[in-house]
Amino acid sequence: MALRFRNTLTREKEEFKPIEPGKVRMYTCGPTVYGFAHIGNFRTFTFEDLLRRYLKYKGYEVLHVMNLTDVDDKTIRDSQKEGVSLREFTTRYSKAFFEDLDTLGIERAEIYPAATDHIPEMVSIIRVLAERGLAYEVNGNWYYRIEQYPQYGKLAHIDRDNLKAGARVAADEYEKDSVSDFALWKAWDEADGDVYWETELGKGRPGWHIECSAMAMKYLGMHFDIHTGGVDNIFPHHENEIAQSEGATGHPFVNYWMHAEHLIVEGRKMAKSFGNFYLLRDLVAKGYTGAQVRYVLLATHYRQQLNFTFQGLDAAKNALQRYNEFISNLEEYAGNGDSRGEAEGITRRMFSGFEEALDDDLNASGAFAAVFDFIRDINRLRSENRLSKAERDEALAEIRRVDTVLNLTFERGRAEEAPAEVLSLVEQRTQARKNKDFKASDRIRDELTALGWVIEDTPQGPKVKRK
RNA sequence: GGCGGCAUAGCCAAGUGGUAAGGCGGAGGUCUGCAAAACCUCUAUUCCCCGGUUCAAAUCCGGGUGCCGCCUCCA
Repeated sequence: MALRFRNTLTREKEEFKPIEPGKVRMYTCGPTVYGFAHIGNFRTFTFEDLLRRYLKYKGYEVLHVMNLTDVDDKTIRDSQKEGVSLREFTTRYSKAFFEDLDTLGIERAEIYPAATDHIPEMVSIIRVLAERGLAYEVNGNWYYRIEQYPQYGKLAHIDRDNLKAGARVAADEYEKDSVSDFALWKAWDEADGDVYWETELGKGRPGWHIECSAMAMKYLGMHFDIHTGGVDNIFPHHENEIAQSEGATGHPFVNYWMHAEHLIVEGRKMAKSFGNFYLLRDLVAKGYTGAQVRYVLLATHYRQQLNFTFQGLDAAKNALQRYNEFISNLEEYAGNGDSRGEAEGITRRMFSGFEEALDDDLNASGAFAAVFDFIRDINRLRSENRLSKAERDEALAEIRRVDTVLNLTFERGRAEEAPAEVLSLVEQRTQARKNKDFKASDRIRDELTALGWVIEDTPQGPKVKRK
């Protein structure tokens, strides 16, 4: 079956056809680097990771650009509050952002351009827009003239006439010709301090929307395949990006727009005032791992609002353990069962289920169902001694292939080595069991439990794991 | 006020006309000295409520109820 994506532009699922065969160029709105990102941000970034990994799985070469917004009201305000330079401030949080990506096993995009490194590109687009009558200047501020761009609203499916209805109009916006016009360039004012650029447009700084148009087109060309972001970006940010980019080039900008739904926490909107606001770092501090959080964020279809709960996170922890245990058990499988050739069909079913689900607009929940069916069925063959060595090798290769997309095993290598004290207890317990002194062996097991280690007796001998 | 989305078991969550995936949790069993891991069986006669269309509806239509979002720089 062909790969299909639900396109926000048309509100339909459409077959994916790249502009250049075999290659995908995609752009993602990245973070504003003024603080640590929260789990809602990472819901979207995890969806984008799934997308790029699956495209690669399908054989596409992916060129993925994610911007870093390192100049805006918040970055300026907060850096001033701390009395550090904008650059120093945003560098700190960019670094934190990349650390968080690593925690979640999110693959790096090919390019992470920073807004402040692309001022000339933004300026030149604004100048082109002005030449085309789509931009105008008032008191050093430059605005986009929506009236001149009849297609405005095509992404958000908003009627321009309805924009006025509930629009909040800030007092400082009366200078615009129309309240719906948006800022391309903001003239310097005192609150900006030393943050400004002297350009042909005057002294000031870029608006938020223009940075994405400039950086996307610089690295991906004026027309590329996929643009992603959170649903809140549909309007106005992405609508404005289209207006700016297509307005400047006169060509189509993006073929497929994909937007991730937000997550809510315990059934409620995540908000500081509700006390249910979590950074990725908060969850790590509570003892959860990146892979566990990744599992939660991945397991719900990206267009479905995700209800994040701690009960769900604990469930993810157990499901993930089962997944990893499955791989470990296969790796350690020493038998050579009496195969009846069942493994092949099990594998085929898994792949068809896995790909059919992900082909259908990245239905991750469906993909997980196929994978867990596979785990159960292969485990059954193993426990019933019907799995040959060759089939074991094959199954292991298959789950690893699936894992190039799901990426749930990246913490396995970090398994803690048991300290000497623990190993010594394990040895004592083995002796006790040999002597049939089960009282002693159970006592030692309790001691290990108290130390946070779990012991399993396998045909290959005892195994200790972190609880 | 305008516009949109969602509502499926104790929890999480697929499924958009053909008779309810998967995960977690729970109960019982196999294995085990006992466990753990793994496997097996069971765990929604029913998909928020009320009406309608249809041979057939969780799926389509109408009306409620609840939650979430967008309406100018929030993933």
